[in-house]
Amino acid sequence: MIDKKNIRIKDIAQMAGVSVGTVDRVLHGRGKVSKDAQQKVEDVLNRTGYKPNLIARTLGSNKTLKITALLPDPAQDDYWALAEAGILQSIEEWSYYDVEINCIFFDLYNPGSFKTTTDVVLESKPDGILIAPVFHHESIELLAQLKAHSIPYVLFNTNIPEADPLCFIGQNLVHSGKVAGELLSLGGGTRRTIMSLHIYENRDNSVHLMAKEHGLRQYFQEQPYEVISLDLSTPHEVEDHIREAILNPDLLGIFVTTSKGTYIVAQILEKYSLEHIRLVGYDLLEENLRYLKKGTIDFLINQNPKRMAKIGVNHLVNHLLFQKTLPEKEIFPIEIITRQNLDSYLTSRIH
Amino acid sequence: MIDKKNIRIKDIAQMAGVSVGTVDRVLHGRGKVSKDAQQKVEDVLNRTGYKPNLIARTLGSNKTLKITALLPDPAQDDYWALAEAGILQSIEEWSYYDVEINCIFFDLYNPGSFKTTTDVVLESKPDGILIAPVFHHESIELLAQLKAHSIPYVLFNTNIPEADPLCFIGQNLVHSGKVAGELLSLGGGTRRTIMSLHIYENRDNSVHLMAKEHGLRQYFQEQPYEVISLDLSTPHEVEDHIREAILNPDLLGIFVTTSKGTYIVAQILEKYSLEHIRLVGYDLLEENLRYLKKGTIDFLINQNPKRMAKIGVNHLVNHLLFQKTLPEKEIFPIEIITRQNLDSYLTSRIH
DNA sequence: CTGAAAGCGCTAACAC
DNA sequence: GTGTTAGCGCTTTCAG
Repeated sequence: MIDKKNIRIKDIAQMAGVSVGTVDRVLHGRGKVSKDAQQKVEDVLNRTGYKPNLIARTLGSNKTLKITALLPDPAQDDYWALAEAGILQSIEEWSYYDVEINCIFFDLYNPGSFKTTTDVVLESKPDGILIAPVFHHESIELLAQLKAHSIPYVLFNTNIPEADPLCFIGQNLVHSGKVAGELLSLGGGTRRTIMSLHIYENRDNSVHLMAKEHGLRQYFQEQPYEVISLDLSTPHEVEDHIREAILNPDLLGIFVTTSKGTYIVAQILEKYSLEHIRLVGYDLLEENLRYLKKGTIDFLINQNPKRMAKIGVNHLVNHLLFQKTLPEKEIFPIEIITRQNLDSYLTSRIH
Repeated sequence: MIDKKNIRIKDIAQMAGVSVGTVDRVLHGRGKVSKDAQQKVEDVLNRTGYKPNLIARTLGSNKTLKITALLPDPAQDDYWALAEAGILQSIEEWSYYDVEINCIFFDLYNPGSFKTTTDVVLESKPDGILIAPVFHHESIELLAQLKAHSIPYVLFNTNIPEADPLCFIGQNLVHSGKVAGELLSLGGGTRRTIMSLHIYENRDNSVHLMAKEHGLRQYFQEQPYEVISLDLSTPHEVEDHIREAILNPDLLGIFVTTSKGTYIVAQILEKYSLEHIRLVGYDLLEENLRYLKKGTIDFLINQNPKRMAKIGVNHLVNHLLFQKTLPEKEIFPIEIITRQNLDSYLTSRIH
């Protein structure tokens, strides 16, 4: 290694004929600088293209960062277990830095529990927070509170249009619906009916299911396909409707808008030996993987909750600790998982 | 933010009844420590689970890291232009740290040029080096030299089994060949002939083309398909063979093992209006994207040279600057790109 | 073999 | 408004 020779605050102070204190003040806009000094320093800054040493800055400011992540209880749903795994991974990653990362879980089936956590969050006084705002209404309240306390937040998985996060991390759901359409119709054949199923979650409550469905329909627009959508909220309903639907010899495939719903439908297709019906769903849950390997599920679209969560806290740390600027949105690619490329996704550490 | 209260070197020095200097010596095994002191310090270290502050360590040691990347001239091939883009991105990313990243290019079509760069590399005395070892024989020589000078290296894109890198970054090519097979046969139909083309690069020289082909054949093993492989080394040859092959009404699809070859074949399919023949190739080159959008190319497998290169230098920096331990291999997932999910990959910043 | 002390580049408290 | 200075936690001389 060679000796460093980057330009330091000291250098620019000297060049501008002021002290390091003054330079620091203009660098951070902490006010209390004369127009004259301000000007001189800014000139030198621009002229030299000064870049602060982030390492030194972090050490000098001597803070420990508190970050909390707010998401549904991983024990209730494998999808959220994946998200938690991502957070655990980034806790590991930052363990050598002064950052403290905590998780708070709420009940996925009880919006009220989300409200309860608000107090817990606020009282822990985090420097930043990562939120999966699955309950629209309740989230808006929380975000308002955060704003009042000026606690910055990153949103992931679900977007809240009226929010003002440091960054939103997620997929474009309309696009993912389109991709589903493409996968369903791949390779042609003559059948022309598509079913779109919303399992155990009502479409009207969930903007995100609507978005996926919208994408699907958009894909089939101007194509001679018929798309039938159903909300199925009980196991019986699911089974009955599918049993009925398959009487239609024109049924090409089924699109399931939720990760959990995917294997529920797969179970039924398997039960009635309907492997010829194409099935497209979401995410690498254990159960889904089983059916993908067997061929009951043809394609999975990976929303990558693990990496979303991980990047969420990483972004927060990079911004709060190293003052990196974040993109307004971090939109994940729509990953297509098949029997053959599945392993490569499971094995890959970078995912 | 709250005040930090992590355990410091000073603390453990105090607890062990020695000075910080001694603690530092045992921490880094720089010798010159009595058995007694060594013991005491180690005890305290274990007892407290001390984790050094990496920020302070980096600042204190006051080194600037020199990293060089060695890859084919980006001007010669769009694939390598993507790799270069990844390196530029990480140069940007590390610009606030004391790391200096340089690129050295060699001639993709001239193994001799690779040897020439060896001297350039060595004389720049880098702390670590990222290499795309496309020429097997010449690479082995270079790696031996690096070993002699004890310069650590990360390999990407192409693996050299007999090498001993900090980390190898790449895809599993046999798997990617299998995925290609799956994509070619998706959706059935009755045609049963597959062509596997090696364009402008001889199979015998390129272990990696062989690996892809091997995967393809493995996929079709025990299935009633016929796989025909051809090495085509001139434009005329390419056109003639394809024109001939398509007389076969049983031809289902074509697999092209190189990124450049993909759009070359697409051009010809388009010329003869053979859009019904499925085409699977590699990588998001501009030209490939055009044909993917038009539907001439059906699927692209993304090897992600950009992210490979970027992660390559990031790994090097993390290891050399922050002493993070690297995985032996960083195997990338095999990404399937279609018309519908293409945009999401192009837009995504995290890719 | 060991300890003391200077210094890495930056922040922030404190005088003036 | 401005300059000075004491840290931040670690590395690295340099005496002893």
